[in-house]
Amino acid sequence: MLKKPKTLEPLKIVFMGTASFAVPALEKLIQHEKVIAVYTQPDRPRGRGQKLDMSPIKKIAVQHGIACYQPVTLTAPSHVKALKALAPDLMVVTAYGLFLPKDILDIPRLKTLNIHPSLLPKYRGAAPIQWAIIQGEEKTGVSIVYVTPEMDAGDILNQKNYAISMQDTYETLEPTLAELGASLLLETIDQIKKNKVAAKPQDPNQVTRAPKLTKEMGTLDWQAPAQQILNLIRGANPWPGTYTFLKDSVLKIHAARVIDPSTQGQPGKIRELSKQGILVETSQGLLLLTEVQKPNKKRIPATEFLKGEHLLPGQFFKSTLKK
RNA sequence: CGCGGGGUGGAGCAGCCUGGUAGCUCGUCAGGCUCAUAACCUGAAGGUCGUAGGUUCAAAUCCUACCCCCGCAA
Repeated sequence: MLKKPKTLEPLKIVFMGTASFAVPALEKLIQHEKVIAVYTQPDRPRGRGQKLDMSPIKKIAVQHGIACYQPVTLTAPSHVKALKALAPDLMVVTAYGLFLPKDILDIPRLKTLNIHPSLLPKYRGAAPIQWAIIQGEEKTGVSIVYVTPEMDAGDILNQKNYAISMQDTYETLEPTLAELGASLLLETIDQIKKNKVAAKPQDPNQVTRAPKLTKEMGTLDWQAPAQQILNLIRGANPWPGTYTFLKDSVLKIHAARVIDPSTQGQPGKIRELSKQGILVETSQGLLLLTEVQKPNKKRIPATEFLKGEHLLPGQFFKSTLKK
């Protein structure tokens, strides 16, 4: 555990977050600073049965006995007033999902920080982790920025790189970057306390966007190179997932790897069925599907799938349902 | 009352609609072939067809109730 000099008192912090990405940050803040209140999105129907359930952030707040507020929107004057009354030194917001008006942002003495899982100004928006993988980036990272009314556009206080490996998927990258971001946040807060921060504006020419993914994006295009298809599979996993069509049914692809990047084949053609999985031809390279899922079924290794399915080499995966 | 799928030897599935022999691919075991093998050949073991009841000469299959599992919903 890091030891703080006695002169640096814990800051009074208001934390705003909803998704699991925000969890490590909140936990670290509770450990090292004084979290006086938590804002998170209202309890929503979740899961099978659509039962009302709280966000992972609320669970932690409850567990630590921290006051938890769940407004539907923060634009109402009453919320501004309530937040002012808390008199926070600093606000931290990450993976919250609500717009923060300027009135709110101006409340804390030391302003409002955001942890964003990309190397800003690249990948501003809701799905930066996914897009970095989909675009085939070799590295991404986390940024600590000031929150401004324009989304993810504030000055950068700190950044940390992370090298994306071919094994990384959204599922593996998200918790990694969450941890990385939480550590960097603490470092940054430390620097703020010591008055040693130097915020740099973002270069407007470098801005790229990372909008929310949609279900339609999950359809695999076998005309694309194998590597590019794989990037989509990795980045869109587990949501929205990637789909392809076989005969008249849908097949979700969870995991794959590129076998021979140079072989040119007939896009979508099943070349070989083996103990490794399903080997598919693309316009450039061969893709070995290793984990799949039929509708209403759970995900299973491709080899298990083949035991029940009886595919033949020469059949085609399609990018649409029409015959 | 959110929508939907399913429980069949160890695994993944078919069979159910149109009741009447327990099927397929794989795994396991034994033997064979082979320099060798996750390959190939031969043979074998292994199933109260989720549970309880009902209909029937006869139920995996039709009816009723219950239990359990899973998928979609962001």
